[in-house]
Amino acid sequence: MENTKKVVLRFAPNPNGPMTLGHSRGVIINSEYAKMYDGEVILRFDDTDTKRKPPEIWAYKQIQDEYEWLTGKTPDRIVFASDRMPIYLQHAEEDILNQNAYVCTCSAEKFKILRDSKQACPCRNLDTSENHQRWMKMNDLQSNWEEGAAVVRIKTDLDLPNPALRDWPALRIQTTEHPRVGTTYRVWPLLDYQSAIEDYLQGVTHIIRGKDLMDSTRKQTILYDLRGWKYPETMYWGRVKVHEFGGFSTSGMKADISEGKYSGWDDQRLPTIAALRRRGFSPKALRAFWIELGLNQKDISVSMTTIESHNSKVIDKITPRVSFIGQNNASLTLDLKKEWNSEILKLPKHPDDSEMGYRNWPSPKNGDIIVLEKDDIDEEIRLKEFANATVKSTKISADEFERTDRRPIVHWLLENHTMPAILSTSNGDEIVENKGLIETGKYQVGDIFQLERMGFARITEISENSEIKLVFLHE
RNA sequence: GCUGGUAUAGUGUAGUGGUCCAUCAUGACGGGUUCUCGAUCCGUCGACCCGGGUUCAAAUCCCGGUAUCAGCACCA
Repeated sequence: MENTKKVVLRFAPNPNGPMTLGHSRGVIINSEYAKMYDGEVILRFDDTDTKRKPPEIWAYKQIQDEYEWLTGKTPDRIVFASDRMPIYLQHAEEDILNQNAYVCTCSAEKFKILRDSKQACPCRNLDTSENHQRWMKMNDLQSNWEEGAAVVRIKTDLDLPNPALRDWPALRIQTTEHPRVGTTYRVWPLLDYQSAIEDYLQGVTHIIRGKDLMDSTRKQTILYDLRGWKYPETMYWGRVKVHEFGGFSTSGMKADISEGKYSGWDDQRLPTIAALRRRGFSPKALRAFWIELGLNQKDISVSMTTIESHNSKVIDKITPRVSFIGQNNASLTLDLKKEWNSEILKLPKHPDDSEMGYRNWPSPKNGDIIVLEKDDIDEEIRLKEFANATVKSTKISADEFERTDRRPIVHWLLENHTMPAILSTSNGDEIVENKGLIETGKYQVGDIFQLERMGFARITEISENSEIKLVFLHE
């Protein structure tokens, strides 16, 4: 990054839904650069399309919340594009009056043909007052110009080698109601125009964006040149795919959710920040992940296991252990050959950190019911942190508390010290619910545990009959 | 089709002309430790897209090819 004197960055999502994992790259890269250069980050809501990407009023709030969760701080500034409409329209009028722009009434199809052959459309050469009249007509709420009837174009060199840049559209008519400002405005700027003007007004010094917006930079640079402004330094990142999810399409997910394919934006199968958060990912892990990927223009495809590995590093040493036995279990009657000389059985909350304390189970007694995973049952097993045991049909006899041999260690439960629990795991697009038992304890929604020999999970709900609902995080 | 971007181990990443028989992480495999299939420690495996050129010297610069991604929307 050059020119690092006073760095102003921005992250500009469309509030047509909450953040996806993809957005978190923008949040984290921008905020990390700001941290590095002691700069600021603007959170800007680019909510100027009411039709194809209708803004969701709740998403504004949620995005702010997710921004804070990801970075650990609030944005330095928040801008709503829809609040700034008068300013954009005023700039557009200036551009029309200065002949930087003109109002075009050609159809999109007709214009494309002309553009591809480097031909000027008839509207391009209209005089300024005619253009201004057309501009007024576009803005007139009573006008008979409907959506698509007219568009404001920025005048460029028609010989530009890249056809995408020739006389690019800057504003259009849009009559769909906006959730924040209703039908106050009829003419709305397109991203390339709105973003260009706003970046200048906010004093943005560096733009970090996906490389799919490279042509946007080129279009906006033309406008900046016309206005005698200096375009910010721009950097790009390449496309990211996650093996397990593919791309991150907000509109696609929105459709799937409304069809009932997913339970909501925080459905554990979705690559949204809400889902990751609900499952128990740490924002630190997400930051480490994106920082490791860095800022480059390569198109990459990463695996969730990379993020999970970062997450384990963050949470493993602070996450208490707990025993869970799934629905495929077996109950065995305990035959205790020796008495356990204590009122309680103390199990460490964390094997490597005694300061975390202990889980106190009632001391097992003769005739107690021991619950095990069926698959773990073998003739000779070790009940973890308790005793060597021998299984014969429905009886389990424990004769030695010390660990004396290498027999397999299994996790287990004392039936009289359990609570019902459901562990929800996703397997591809399928959700598998495992109805089992968890050891009795004081649980709260949001707690993250490592289920012994299974992996991490987070409590999402505790129902009235104290059934604990858990969602699986990762191994 | 036109325009532009990218190309280092399975996956990511460092490396901007010599110090690179190429860094680190993750992964896989093997082993130590541990009363978890967790954590931790040690070891092993594995890469500069292809072809030309410039240069005493190229992963690094240039050209061509190939692959791949993107833009060519009155979306963001």
